[in-house]
Amino acid sequence: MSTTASSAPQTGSRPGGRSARVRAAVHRAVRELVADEAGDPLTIPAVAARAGVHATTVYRRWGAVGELLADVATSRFSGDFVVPDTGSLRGDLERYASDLAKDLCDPDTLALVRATIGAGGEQGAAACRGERQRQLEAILEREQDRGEQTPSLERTTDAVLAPLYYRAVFTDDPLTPEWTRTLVSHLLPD
Amino acid sequence: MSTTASSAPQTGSRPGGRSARVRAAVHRAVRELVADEAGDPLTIPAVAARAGVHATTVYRRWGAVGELLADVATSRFSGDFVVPDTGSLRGDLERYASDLAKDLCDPDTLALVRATIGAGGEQGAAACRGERQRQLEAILEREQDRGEQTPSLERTTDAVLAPLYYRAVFTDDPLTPEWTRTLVSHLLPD
DNA sequence: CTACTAGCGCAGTGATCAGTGCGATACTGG
DNA sequence: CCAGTATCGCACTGATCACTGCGCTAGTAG
Repeated sequence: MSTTASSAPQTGSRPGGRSARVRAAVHRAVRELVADEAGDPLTIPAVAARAGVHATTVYRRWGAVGELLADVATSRFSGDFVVPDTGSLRGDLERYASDLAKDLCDPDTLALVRATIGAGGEQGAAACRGERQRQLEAILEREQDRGEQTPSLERTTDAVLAPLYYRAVFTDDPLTPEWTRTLVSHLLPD
Repeated sequence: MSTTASSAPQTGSRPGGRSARVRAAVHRAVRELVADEAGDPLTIPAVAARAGVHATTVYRRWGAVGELLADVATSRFSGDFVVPDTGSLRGDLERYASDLAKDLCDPDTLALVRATIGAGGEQGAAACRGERQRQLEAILEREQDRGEQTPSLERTTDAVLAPLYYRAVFTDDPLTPEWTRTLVSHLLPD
């Protein structure tokens, strides 16, 4: 930890290395195979073949399909999602809900969520909502730091997060922007 | 419809027959294996062996694991669930939510839901909510027939059904009776 | 530049799974 | 009681999967 890398050069996993390259290829293969929705339960050899990687590698690094899916879901739902900051709680929540809805609308993402829940069980399900819950908490806390009253995290989850996930995963109804805005309106009746 | 059987003797599937017996055994085997939560993706031979039935039979009647799970989920979420009728909408909804919460609390049922979603995709997810949506609709319609104003089905689903399913499937938080009642209270603020 | 470590590819094994004719058995109506 | 039919059990084959030593190559530190 001296010149180039800022932290954690302890292992051989540096961005750009071979390890990271394989990881990215495998992740992409999982997303593609899950999106293809053939019905078959996503086997390790299939993932390896699609990624241009030997099955041995996948077995060693991830072990089982459940952990692999949980890993993919975690990295999928962690990055590239900024906490909105519009200045008001209503604006933040509407933006947040809209972004989440747009995300869950994607059939590939939805298939990933379903597969992860099925194979990863408790751990997989947690990976799918993962960062989203903390982002919601951050929005509420920032509003509270402004000195404003906010609904509890539990109530906000029930009113916004839960309907979004439920409608996306359990039904085939579309997540329209009007409906998404309605969720926030019912939570903040002002 | 004369003495014993009431209806539908058209095919060989009569209650008590061999066909129904096999069906029940396979269904029970699926529920048990899914509940065991070993992580393995529930194969047909495993189900057949557990049910004391030959794998051929399962292959012929259901074909794939997804359809089998969907069938089990459908029959699991269809029967033995009466629409409550307490006289008031609030009472009906609280009773309905409480029953549903108690049902989703069962780890075996929860595992079945997760597995069905993972393997059955769109169809499997629909089987899991199946009858519940219609029961909710029935409650609302009855209240409307009494001449009372009710929230829309969509709004009720978002406020009651969605949080129940979301919390059960995606989190490990308990579905306590107090929290369940809170859902109805927020929908009917009166 | 050189030694070191970690990760990957290769080949192969035992086990399990999906799927298919065939005969036997249990229910059906006459 | 007797034919007819649908369903189930059995034995089997091809294919796939999970998993394991061994050698090689890419990155790392001195």
